[in-house]
Amino acid sequence: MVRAPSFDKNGLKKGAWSEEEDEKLRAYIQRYGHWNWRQLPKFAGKDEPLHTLTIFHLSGLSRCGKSCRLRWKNYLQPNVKRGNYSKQEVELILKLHDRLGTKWSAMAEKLPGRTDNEIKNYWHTHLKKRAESNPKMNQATEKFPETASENMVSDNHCQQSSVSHHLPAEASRESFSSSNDDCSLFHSSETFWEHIEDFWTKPFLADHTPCSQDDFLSALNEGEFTSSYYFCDGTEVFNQPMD
DNA sequence: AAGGAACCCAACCGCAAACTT
DNA sequence: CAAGTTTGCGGTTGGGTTCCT
Repeated sequence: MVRAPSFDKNGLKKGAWSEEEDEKLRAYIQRYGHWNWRQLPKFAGKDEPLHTLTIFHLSGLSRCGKSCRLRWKNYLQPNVKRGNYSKQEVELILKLHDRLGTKWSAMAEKLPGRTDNEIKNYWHTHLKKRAESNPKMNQATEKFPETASENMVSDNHCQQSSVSHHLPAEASRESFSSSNDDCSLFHSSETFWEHIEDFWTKPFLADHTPCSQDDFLSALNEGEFTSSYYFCDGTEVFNQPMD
């Protein structure tokens, strides 16, 4: 059902994800968020102390950022609903398709727990023929009260409200605001921002900290690190310039 | 039971928008 | 403001599974 694993010319893995890769990605994002999809694969799976950089390199994900993003969004993020579609969901998809066409992401916003990819697949495999063979079907769905979709939307707002209503400008990027990816990881805006503040003070992420592995390694070689660095759990990584 | 067709869905690709430098 | 980078979206594909003959 899934593509066979393979490697491209840059050594990046393609195809089906293994459980180990899923676990690395999940663990990394739940701890640090997805601050930069392109850089993330280099650090995912590198929870060991920083002085074991060789191991870091070996244990990072050999995936492109795009692939990581897709895997997280469509499969790993906690609020993804899987399995059969309810009649209500089907009716809503038909109705939204009638209104929005192939704006799958917009449709996904109205269906809590369903991803654009999943809705798109479901449309192509289950609903397309049905809709084509009966063009009036969608109109028939109009008989369903608006409350059906409104309820689903309000559910969605409920899930997101604790985060999205309190975002400062500097955190307006997708990784912390518009996406509901992280909502379920935090039970209130307070804990969310505690985590964010925590996040920005940790290795890899602070402005003065190199953001790519190459930068990081060269900075390390040049003894650029002179202050203490800690992991979220308070573990001190090192506090002396390294030789 | 075998094999071919159809189905299904995870994942890839290309492109454009958004953002950063 | 231009160029470069990153992200997100929609279309498409690969290949495993199920169904049919």
